[in-house]
Amino acid sequence: MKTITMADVAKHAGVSKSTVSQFLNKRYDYMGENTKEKIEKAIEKLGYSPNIVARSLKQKSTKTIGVIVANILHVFSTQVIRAIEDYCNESDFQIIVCNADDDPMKEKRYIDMLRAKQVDGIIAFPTGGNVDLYKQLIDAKFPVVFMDRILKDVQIPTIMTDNVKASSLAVGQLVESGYKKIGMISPSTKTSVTPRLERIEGYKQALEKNGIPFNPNSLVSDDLSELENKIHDLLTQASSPEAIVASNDRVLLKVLAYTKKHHLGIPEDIALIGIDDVAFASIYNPALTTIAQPAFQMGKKAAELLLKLIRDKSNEEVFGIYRFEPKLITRESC
Amino acid sequence: MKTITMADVAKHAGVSKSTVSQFLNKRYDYMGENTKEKIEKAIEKLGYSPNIVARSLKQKSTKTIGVIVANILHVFSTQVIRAIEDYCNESDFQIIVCNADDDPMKEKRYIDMLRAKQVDGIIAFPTGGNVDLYKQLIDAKFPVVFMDRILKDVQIPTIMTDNVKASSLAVGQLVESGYKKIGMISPSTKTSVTPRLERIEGYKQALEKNGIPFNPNSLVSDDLSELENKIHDLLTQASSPEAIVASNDRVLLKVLAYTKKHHLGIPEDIALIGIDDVAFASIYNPALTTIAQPAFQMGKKAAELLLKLIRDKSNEEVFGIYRFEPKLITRESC
DNA sequence: CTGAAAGCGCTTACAG
DNA sequence: CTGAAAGCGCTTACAG
Repeated sequence: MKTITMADVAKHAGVSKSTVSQFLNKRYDYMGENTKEKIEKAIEKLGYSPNIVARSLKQKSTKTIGVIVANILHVFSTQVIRAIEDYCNESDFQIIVCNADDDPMKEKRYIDMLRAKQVDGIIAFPTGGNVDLYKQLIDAKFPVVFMDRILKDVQIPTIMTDNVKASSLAVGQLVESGYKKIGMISPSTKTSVTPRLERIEGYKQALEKNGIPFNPNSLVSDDLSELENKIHDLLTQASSPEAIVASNDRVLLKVLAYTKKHHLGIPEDIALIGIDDVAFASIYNPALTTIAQPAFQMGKKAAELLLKLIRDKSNEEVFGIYRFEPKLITRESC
Repeated sequence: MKTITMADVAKHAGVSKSTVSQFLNKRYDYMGENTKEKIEKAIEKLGYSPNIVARSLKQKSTKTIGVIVANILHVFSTQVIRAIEDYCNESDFQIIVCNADDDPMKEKRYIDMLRAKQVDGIIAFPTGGNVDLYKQLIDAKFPVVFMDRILKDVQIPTIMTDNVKASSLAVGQLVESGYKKIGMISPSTKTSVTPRLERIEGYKQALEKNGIPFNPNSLVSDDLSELENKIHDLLTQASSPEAIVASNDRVLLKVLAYTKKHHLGIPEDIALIGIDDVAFASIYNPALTTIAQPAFQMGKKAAELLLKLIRDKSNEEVFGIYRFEPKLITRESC
């Protein structure tokens, strides 16, 4: 089972390796028709396919990028990955997928490994725990694009949903439906994941803009496992909200588990709007009004920026925060 | 921004490249303490990290595997990928993810590319359109494991849900709840995707086993886009089913869209059970009884088998079809 | 228009 | 215990 190399093709075609290489790289400028044909036939005959590892070593480009997400099981990440893969595919790039699980150690290991494997660039949902490492990457002019998390003081282009807008759309819709007592439920902000912070901030701003005073008792934010109790407290307190913004898909699930368990009618007992357009939104009873993030556009943009950086590492003007507009999808839950 | 190579480390430490290489590969057997320290310090000082591409070229192993799914957006695929990634991570392997979209051309391109990139093996949800290619891979003793699709005449280890059992659990549960007129809704079988076929087969067998004659009018199978009409026909015909088995998550969504649109009560008007334990099953109104596939175990097994094959290519006894037991999760929809 | 030669950054069998 | 040398399979500047 000897593997066929370029040398074999060259010998078979009666030319040199250089010429075969030129042929493969389509530098036909000065190549005789006759030579081309001989090489073509030899390749065909031997079933030759070039070893990209060898090429990569020489060319210092692997046509591979790393994608580090928190968890591929999150729908948003999956959509982003799919968009990245599609875009890369067109440019003959491939992606190595890594789950950092919001663990900076794991993230660091992956980054080191990806660099050792000579990937041409990385798209990451950064944990926030490796600022120094990312700074080193910048210094080394290594192409990186961030997704969904802003790291202060790190000059890396970042793709974000306009989260303030997302909350403002949600609150706006609720206000329009006549609700004044509006609560928000968010995952824990202990780890300062940007979207959570921004959505809370956007919620506060939107209340104010609508002339509703912010009531700290109407905002709950905790680990998912604590949420059931917190939701209970929220909804059974003296002046409890009539309407709720679920800050993402996972808290929406918690809220729905709660309303189901306690036989709360939506929207009669409690109106509801969720950020993230979950797959079951339109078939739920009642159908759920949601705010959709343009995950595919965002993934595509990330890939676009990264490939641009890979082609031209000194492309300074690429830096910045790219905001994408979320979209309100009105259904029946508020 | 010159990159640091082994030669730099060697010079800095005052030893030869060979010695540095030995050090990196932890072949300390005969290495002087003093030498070790010098090398360690040089690596530290220079911030050296080995180029795995170069190593791969020499060692003919990239510690990378390809994973070809139909579509990473499918929940089952995502779970399988996650399990594979976790397992690979422990062995310092990484995965390149590809979406073949059930397109044999795309699948072929990916396989060629992955091989050119010298991945050590491939886990694929095969389209079925590249039997010859897969046979070539077998001949070349290239490690491959299949997931979720059986290809006749191709001797490649294959990980499968026991789909006949899945249907039998579904039908059994329905019978136990007192239903006799049991329909099944499946995606199109035009492309002979194994699980669809097996689930239909299992449905027929289970009916028989329960003494219920199979009625061809109770089985619909078509493209998702046609399903709404087909469901309508199914449920409005003379002797329409009282209970339905949704053959996977995507048809379940179609069925729920239909019942919602037509205000059909579940289970009063129509009882329902779905294969695939969708994320919203427990919070739906009513909570949905489902059959769960052990996706994570299956992904793990696939990775396990593939790495075994990679380590020992002549490992013949690995071939076979590995069946995993689905699980009934009883809730409120039937 | 084509080929010989050097080199990408490692590993490894062998010599000493 | 350590080093010189060959080689993995390509690409590319240069010579002719």
